[in-house]
Amino acid sequence: MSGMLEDIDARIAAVLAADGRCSYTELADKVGLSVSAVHQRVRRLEQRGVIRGYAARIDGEQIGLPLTAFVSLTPIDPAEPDDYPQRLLPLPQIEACYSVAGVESYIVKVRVASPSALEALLAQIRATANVSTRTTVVLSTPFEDRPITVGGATPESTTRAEHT
Amino acid sequence: MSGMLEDIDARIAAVLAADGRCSYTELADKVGLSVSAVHQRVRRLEQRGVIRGYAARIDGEQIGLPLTAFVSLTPIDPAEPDDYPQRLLPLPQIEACYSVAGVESYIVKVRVASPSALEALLAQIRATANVSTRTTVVLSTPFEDRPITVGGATPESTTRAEHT
DNA sequence: GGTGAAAAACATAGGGT
DNA sequence: ACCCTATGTTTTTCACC
Repeated sequence: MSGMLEDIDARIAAVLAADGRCSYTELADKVGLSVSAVHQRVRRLEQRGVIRGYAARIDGEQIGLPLTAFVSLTPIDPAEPDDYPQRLLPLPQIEACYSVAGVESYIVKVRVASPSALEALLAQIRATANVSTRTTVVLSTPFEDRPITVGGATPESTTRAEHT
Repeated sequence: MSGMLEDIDARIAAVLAADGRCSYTELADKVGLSVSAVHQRVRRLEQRGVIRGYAARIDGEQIGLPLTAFVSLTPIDPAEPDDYPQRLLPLPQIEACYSVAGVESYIVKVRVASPSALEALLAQIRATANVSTRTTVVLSTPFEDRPITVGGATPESTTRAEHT
């Protein structure tokens, strides 16, 4: 296989998924390589697009965006070109856009300040994308953005042995 | 108001949401404060829980988890205590869990290696949580995890002026 | 809150195995 | 591919405003 991920790369990815600001020193310690070897691998992972970037996880409730919702989109005119994601991209309240199998075509995840802001956003979505919408309001988020687990590689699998 | 976010903290959060590995030096430059002032503010944001942590964004397709789905959960026994999130927590394939308003009670987002892995996971979810499930398979993800925009504060709003 | 400077830790590049 | 060493940067703490 060509695109498969080596075990050690999987562990690096798992560690960084759990702690994006982990230092190369600590990372090296955790996966059992030297700092430079780890650094090299991380750069390759970034280059290959396995690591797409780094982000701080922000608590939406504390920054004035307490209302999250999932909005399912159904095209009104089936003859239209399918460029919905592009049309939705300019709306910054839309955090994610998924093309899905099912009665509806897309699901987007949105974050807004209030019910009236959601109302306004839905109107914008319908207008800019020419779709009908079905909205599911999130009441609470027990957990979110959990670090990936790839092939049994959890962040705390290995600790480097001393080599003195 | 007590919990409201200052403008400069909002900008810090926005920058770190867009680039979680941004150095304090660069951050200080972008928001127009000294390195130590920014560092102090970031620590306070972390402490207050505004910044919940940092994560590398991993491309699921490249690490052997190409299949994403949203699974809606409906409790079978309405008399049961509502501890579904706790019961789902041990399943690492579940990346997020939302309590929602609507016909169903929860929506969880899952990542798996294959259709058969999805089938197995759904069986596990039904068994451990005593729910019925409705699954929407993600065909593609035009965009995801876009950095937050809080009160007009985008990462590239301000650059520090030289003070020589 | 904010600043600036010093010490410690870290990132990064080069050369060797 | 990996390790080690050397250099420049960044983080972190601290005394002061």
